[in-house]
Amino acid sequence: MTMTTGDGVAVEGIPSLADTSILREPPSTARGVRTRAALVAAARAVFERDGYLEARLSDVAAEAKCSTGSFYTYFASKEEVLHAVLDLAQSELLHPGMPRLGDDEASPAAVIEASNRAYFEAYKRNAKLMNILDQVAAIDPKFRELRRRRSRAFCDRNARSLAQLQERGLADPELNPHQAARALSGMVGRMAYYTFVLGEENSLDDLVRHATRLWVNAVRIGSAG
Amino acid sequence: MTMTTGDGVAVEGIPSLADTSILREPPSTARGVRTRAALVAAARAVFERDGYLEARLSDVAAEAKCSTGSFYTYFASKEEVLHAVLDLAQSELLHPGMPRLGDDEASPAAVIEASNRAYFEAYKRNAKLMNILDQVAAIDPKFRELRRRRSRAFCDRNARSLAQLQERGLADPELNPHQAARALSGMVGRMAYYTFVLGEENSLDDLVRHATRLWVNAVRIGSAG
Amino acid sequence: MTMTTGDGVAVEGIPSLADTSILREPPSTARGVRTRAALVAAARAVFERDGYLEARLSDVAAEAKCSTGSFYTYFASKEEVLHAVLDLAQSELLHPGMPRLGDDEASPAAVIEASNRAYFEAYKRNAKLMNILDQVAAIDPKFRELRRRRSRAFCDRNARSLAQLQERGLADPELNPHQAARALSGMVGRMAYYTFVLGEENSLDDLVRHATRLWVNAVRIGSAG
Amino acid sequence: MTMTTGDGVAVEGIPSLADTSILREPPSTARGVRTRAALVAAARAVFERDGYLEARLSDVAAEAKCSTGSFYTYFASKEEVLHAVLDLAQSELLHPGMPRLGDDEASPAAVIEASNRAYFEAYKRNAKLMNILDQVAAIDPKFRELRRRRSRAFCDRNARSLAQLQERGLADPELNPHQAARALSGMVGRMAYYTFVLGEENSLDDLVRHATRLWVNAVRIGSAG
DNA sequence: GATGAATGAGATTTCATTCAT
DNA sequence: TATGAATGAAATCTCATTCAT
Repeated sequence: MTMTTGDGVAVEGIPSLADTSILREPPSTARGVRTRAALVAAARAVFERDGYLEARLSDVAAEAKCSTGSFYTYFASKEEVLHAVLDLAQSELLHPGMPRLGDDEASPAAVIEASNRAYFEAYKRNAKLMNILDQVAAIDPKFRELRRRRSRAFCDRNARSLAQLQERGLADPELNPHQAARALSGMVGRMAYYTFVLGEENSLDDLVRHATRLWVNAVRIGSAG
Repeated sequence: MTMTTGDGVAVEGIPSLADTSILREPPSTARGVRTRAALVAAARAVFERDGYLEARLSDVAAEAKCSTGSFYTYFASKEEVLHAVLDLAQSELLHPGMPRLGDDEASPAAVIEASNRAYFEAYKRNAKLMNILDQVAAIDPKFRELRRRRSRAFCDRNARSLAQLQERGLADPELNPHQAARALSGMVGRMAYYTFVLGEENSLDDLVRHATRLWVNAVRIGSAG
Repeated sequence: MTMTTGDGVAVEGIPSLADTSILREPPSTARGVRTRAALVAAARAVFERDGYLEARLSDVAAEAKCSTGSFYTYFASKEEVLHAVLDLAQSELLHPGMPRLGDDEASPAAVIEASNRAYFEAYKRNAKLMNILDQVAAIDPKFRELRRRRSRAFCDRNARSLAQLQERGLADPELNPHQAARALSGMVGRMAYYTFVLGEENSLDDLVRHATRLWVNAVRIGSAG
Repeated sequence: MTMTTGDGVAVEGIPSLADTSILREPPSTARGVRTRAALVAAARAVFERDGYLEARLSDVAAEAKCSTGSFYTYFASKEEVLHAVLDLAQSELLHPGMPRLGDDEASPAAVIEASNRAYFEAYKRNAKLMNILDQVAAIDPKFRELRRRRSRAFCDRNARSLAQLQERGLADPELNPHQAARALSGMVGRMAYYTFVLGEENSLDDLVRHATRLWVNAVRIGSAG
């Protein structure tokens, strides 16, 4: 059993964010690869420092130690470099290790806990970027939709797990699995937001413990009867 | 018992949003009052139509059928009208009626349900404005802080209710009341967001039913033992 | 003998500055007189505080405790109220007492000294207003011309005095009386400016002593031969 | 012996006016250098034509045949171009040649005369710009201070010359060298102002002759005893 | 590929002046 | 007269994007 959470960081097997169309060709020379990478890293840094809206492309270029003209060799717009930043962040997030527990090896609660922990850790590492994502999602429906698609993938998986538990009489049968999955993912996402973006002080362990217990309680795992 | 939810609409007894000191003096003539009101209404309409960032002050003035100069008679900036818009919306939201159940008249679950219903209804009526609030909260720490202060008021109340239930052995004693209250408020807020901002289709009744059931389950009301 | 100096404060018998045309009629009621006076005083205060250019008419009205509308009952423009301010200041300056020495009662040097002292004292009392006058003179040719006309009156008088001295063999015959008078008036005006506007520290006595000695030396009073 | 005069044109060895720190970087290409130079020239022309306050940046850009955007590539504000204009004018003024007479080659009077002539000639060539400088000095304390610093350099030099003459018994010992130097510089500056800004008609020769004679007389050069 | 100068549309803001009450 | 709201023209400044070298 796998159960994932939240707004859609810490993913696996999710298609690239940048479905969006007409990308510049990938650079063909080693120098080009380096410049592009420098620009993506610079963009992330500048976005996190100044916010997406405030960030000036000229600052991104300066941070990457190249000219503004060069920026357009690799990206068609600010939006596009943000896509690249998010893509890169995503691939970084994959490695740290989503729990890969076999379905029968672990109790549902243990899976949920591991999942939540992974999520919070990833969120913590990328809190500023998550805030950037919030910014663009709040502004641009394209990014809102993108985020929604990504969340859906998790929620579907979680919903399936929940449905299985219900079938086995191990979870509250009154709940619509999709509704519940979405609601609880939202809950965990919000907990992370309060802590790592708004800066409320919670220990990671406490966060994980509460997220897990509330989740387990909410779907009545084990006490479904 | 009272239990409120979410990101901070549907409030009562909450201080005005507009802490921002140096406000223009309120108009002293009836005509002035009318113009100001027209500008606030126009600002809300334009913000909701175009988004906060895209909204041009000249459009707000045009919508209010007055000159851009008149705008500055009443507001110093776009930010300041937004404060006025939020203040007005808040006072509208107060009336629809937060449940005022006497502590012993209703079961905890019934209170939570009424609370959630009121919240969702208010959110639905103000969905576009909530999205505007998201936009500015994502961008401007001042508004982020403002929203946080407002949420805190609810969460504190909910946390107190929960603590009382725990003391009477009617709720999961393992939960920190504040953590739980915040998490569950976040959950309900997210459910509203998914439905009314992102546009996922859920009936209001279903929304209320799930929010309530998940909440009740999560804190183990009634089955705490 | 009379000898006056400078850029044109401390005058006597000089026609009003406000030759400029279409003035509003003087107020006919006692209340009107009071309001007008309040506005003139307020204008001077605001001009001195904020500078002529920065001064807002709304601030002037506020300072005078009346509405902006009322301002236009008495003055057609900012420029016009400045004229009124200057007129009033001039009439104040007349009283403090320009030296009225009979031509033969005092030595030329004594007259010059008294004259210089009166000038510096007047300048000191009105330093901020003098700066305002500088501002508008630098900007508006009308005020430049006005100031020039006023200076000319002094210079002519001084030039006549000088010519008389020359005729009596008591001053440098090489000097053109007008050139010399203008130059020396300018010198004294500049000394006042350095001290009271730029803020260089000089005692009034020292200022008077130097102005007088330089002037007397320059035209070779007494040592003309 | 060197003796210089006035409000601070015609200088040598004076530090650049543009102390104002955060300047845009100088252009790195020839094209950039050309554009910047065109803008400075255009600014001077427009300032002189319309006055500093009336001058619109868009006119400056138009005059330089570039877009307003380009203006901001090189200057952050109107104030900053003005600094550039003044800097450039200053460097032009340096070359025409301040008299460089060896101390013993010329009589004090001859040095003063050459000095005055150079000053008047420079002033005449730059009369309109001097008026601009008056405008900003009257308005903006920063420029007032800047001008004062520049004048001080001359005055100090003149004061030193005068002190030497006094020591050698060749000038009026009653005068404070600094007071006298400042006063006489002011006198010459004013003579130039009357003539070249206000437009009073004086021949250059007459101007030089009077300035020199009044100065020489005033400090009693030669007849100090 | 890289550079960096050039572009220019357009929103915000100010405030002297007018005008309806 | 007094009031104070309404007006609106106009100028600054920004920065993503293009383009000539």
